[in-house]
Amino acid sequence: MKPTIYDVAKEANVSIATVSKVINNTGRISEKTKNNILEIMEKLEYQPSSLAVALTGKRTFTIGVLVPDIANPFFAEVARALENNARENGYTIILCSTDYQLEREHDYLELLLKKQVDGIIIATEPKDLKKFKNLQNRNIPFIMFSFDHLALNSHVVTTDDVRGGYLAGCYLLEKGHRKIAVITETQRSSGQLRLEGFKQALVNEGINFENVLVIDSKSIIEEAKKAAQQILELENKPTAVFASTDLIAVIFINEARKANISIPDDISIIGFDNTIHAEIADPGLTTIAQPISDLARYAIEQLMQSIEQPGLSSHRIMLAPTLVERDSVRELNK
Amino acid sequence: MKPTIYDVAKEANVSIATVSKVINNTGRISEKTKNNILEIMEKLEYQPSSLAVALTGKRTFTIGVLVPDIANPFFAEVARALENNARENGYTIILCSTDYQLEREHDYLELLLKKQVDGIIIATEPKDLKKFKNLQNRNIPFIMFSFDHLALNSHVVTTDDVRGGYLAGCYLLEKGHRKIAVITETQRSSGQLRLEGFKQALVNEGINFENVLVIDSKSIIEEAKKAAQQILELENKPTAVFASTDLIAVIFINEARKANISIPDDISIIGFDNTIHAEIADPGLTTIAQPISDLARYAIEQLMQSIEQPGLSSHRIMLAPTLVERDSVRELNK
DNA sequence: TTGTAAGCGTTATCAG
DNA sequence: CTGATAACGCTTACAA
Repeated sequence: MKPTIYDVAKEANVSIATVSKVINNTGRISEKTKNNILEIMEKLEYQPSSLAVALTGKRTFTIGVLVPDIANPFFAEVARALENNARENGYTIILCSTDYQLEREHDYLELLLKKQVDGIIIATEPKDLKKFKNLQNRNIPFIMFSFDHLALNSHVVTTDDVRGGYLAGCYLLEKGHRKIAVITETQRSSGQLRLEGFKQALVNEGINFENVLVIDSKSIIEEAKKAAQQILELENKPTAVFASTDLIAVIFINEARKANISIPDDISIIGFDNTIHAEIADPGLTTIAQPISDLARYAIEQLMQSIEQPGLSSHRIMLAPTLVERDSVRELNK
Repeated sequence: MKPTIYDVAKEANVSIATVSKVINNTGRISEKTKNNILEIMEKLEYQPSSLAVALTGKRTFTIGVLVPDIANPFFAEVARALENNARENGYTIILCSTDYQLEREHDYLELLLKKQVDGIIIATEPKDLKKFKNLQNRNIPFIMFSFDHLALNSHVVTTDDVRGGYLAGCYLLEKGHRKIAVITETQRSSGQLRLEGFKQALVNEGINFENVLVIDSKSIIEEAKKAAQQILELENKPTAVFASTDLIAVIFINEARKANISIPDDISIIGFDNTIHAEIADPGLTTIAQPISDLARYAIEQLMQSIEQPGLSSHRIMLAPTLVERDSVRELNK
């Protein structure tokens, strides 16, 4: 069986209290007994049980991470970044993929409470606010990651989606594009915000947004294909397309190629997220990069802080996305 | 504060023993008190602390999952599948990305022991066998996932990589290809095994494998590019290429396009893994599909079994991969 | 400097 | 059918 603190104590001919003290470096113990105990712990391969430790009122050093789908490259990278930062703080991550199902999200939240995680990172779209109120009541720290919600005054770390859309818009304008179409996830607030920012860029430039074709599509292969085809079949095609995710953009590129429409010569496209898809795409996809590792760093930092000092005032941190220029947008001016 | 079993007991005017019994449905309690207690638990939003439960010798209902990199689509899908199956069994997953570093793997393993996980799924290349011996001694169940190692007589659930390579080889032969090149990760055993199977297919057909160009490349963008270029610059190009991962294959497709070499008209290519890359690629990538969800199901099944009956004899389960035909291989015969 | 003992939230054994 | 109580492995006053 796994050795316990008693085994160590017995072997060292001291009380468990003494052992505990050397483990935690609390109280004063003579060098001699200390070294002896250390040795014996080594020999026995003793490791304190986190369970028991946690039960005495300390932390579990575990946090929950809620994502919609870990197989989505964006969330995979988010998870990796979060895990990295958590690890550096001695924390471990429980992965919870909700598969976009509210019920599963609910179940996981319950589970995490039962397991007494020290905090939760929520990277799913906030739908059912009750649950979050619940967390607040329970006094368990949580951070909304990459999704914001006005009704929530909790800690939020998010990309400035509006700004990202705006960036995309400005870039296309700068390259001389005026006839533009958009494919976006209107169901998701990020999709809406990105569209919003994009719109502002165009409107600022005096473009009548009424005439801009906006197509709704989820960020899944099937829907994105249809959306792309819809645009590609237009007799009067736009010169550029803004896609609210890289996946949508990449699918568009492929569909265009099938239709013998060259990117960026015939149509330009710009994406959003800067996932591996953008890098692999051919031509390389110009896109708006989410600052994932910064987001993750801030999120964990914030979480650690509110674990240590509960009831701290809540911040909203909004990080600016950046434009990553590759080869999918054509310069129209010359 | 979170209500405890004492709060419930007090409110219901019974002892904690009674409450415990209704929680676990053990022993006999009158319908009346039972319902009463149930109601009160509801009202108080009481939830037993998994920590305390675990401390009394039961399970933690947590398993550790070790992967090299969750941002790699293959492992992301593995993680999702594992998580799904675990969830169905009431288990929760601690995600551990080792980033291909042995040290991190080691640290995580220690951590998992401290946290008293009920079992571990190891989806990293087994390098340092000592650690696994350690797990065996500690008597903590673990499953090797998708990687095998002769020195280990532990539970193993893996894709039959040799067979996968063989399938790929047969397919290319069947399509009439004789002049073939391979790009594979020779560092990793899966890469070697896939190559091995592929080789056998060709050798069976009387092809002299000495003449087959085998290029080593990790499954990362930079290296894959170089490997692709190496082949594309040949004056005497092969008619088909076998890439040991989809990522390598997709990069090859892109490089070929840049070099104005048409796929599959000029060169055919077949991949391995059937990740999202294969689906998105243009042309769609014909590839060998790993049966990820079956692997995950078996792995969790096996793990659950050895959690319940420790010391069970160890199985090796090897699942056959299948060929997924898309459009990247040309029929040469007609 | 070291030890005793209470307490953390459960389960389980054994009486009543 | 219900209730005391020890036990799980550890931390932490408080004593010695």
